[in-house]
Amino acid sequence: MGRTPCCSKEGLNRGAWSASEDRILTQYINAHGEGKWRDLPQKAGLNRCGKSCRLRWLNYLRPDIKRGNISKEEEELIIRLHKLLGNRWSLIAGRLPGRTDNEVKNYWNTNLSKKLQGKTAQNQLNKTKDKNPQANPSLYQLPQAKAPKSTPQVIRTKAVRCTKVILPQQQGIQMTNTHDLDNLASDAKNLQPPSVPRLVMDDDTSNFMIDFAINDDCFISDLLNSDFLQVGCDGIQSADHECGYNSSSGSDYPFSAHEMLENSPNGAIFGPPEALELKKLCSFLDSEEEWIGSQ
DNA sequence: AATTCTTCCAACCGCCAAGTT
DNA sequence: AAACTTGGCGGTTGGAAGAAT
Repeated sequence: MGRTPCCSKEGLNRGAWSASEDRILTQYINAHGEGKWRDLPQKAGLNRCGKSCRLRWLNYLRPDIKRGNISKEEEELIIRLHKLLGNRWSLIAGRLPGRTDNEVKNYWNTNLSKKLQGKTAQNQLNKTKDKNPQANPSLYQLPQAKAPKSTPQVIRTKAVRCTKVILPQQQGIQMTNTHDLDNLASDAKNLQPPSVPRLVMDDDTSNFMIDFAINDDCFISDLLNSDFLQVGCDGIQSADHECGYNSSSGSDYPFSAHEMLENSPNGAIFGPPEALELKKLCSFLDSEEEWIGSQ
């Protein structure tokens, strides 16, 4: 089953937006609000794809957007968050008020990646790449292939939901209330990371992948690495949305899949009521990132 | 001044997950 | 449960603008 295009592309305007198109889109959204992108072009009288309208609004026309002049502080934050999150541009941008994922991504690709990889290598790369990419493949691939001095610590998540917190029984811990969770978080910070990361995946490990590599300023992974905590997930949206950057909910935490991990041989399994405490844990994680960002 | 090269970034594309029918 | 729609994300591209030759 292929995805159907969001709209017929024949006869639609493409490329740069004109001032009048911007005005029409802005007026329409101011009057009717965001959303319903598919129908928007027709209703607004724009000869554009809905997707294009959405992108134009989100990346350029929204009133709260800051453009250009990324400050030193913002730059440092981007670097730190990228170290932590990898190319999760929307998450990184969520930490930078007024900045869009596209801008952060562009800024990274045009400024920071070069800066961090070393200007000499990049210049050499560019010269070689443009003149004859095949002439020296190893040089051409230098930025990607070369191992960094300290492997970046990347937490990769998918936008899906946490459902369970599991504590291995051999640890003799039952996490039943908020206090226990606080202790867990506190204890985890003091632990030496295990040599082999212990993270229980549920039936689909692809939903939650962590690239473990330890350095000293990533508390989230320290916590997740700890022997104390195993997280059973159908993902970890908690870190992305529910408890973190884009948090808009303050009430209901949409846990699901009660039946998950019921056959787990070594875990005390917590259903949705207890798992609500995960929200608090995520808040803790979030505050650690705030701390990192402020350093 | 003309041409070529390089950089930057807005916009596009394909894919994915969640929601809806 | 399957088919389909929608919104969102990250990678990539194309062209404008500036720099270099």
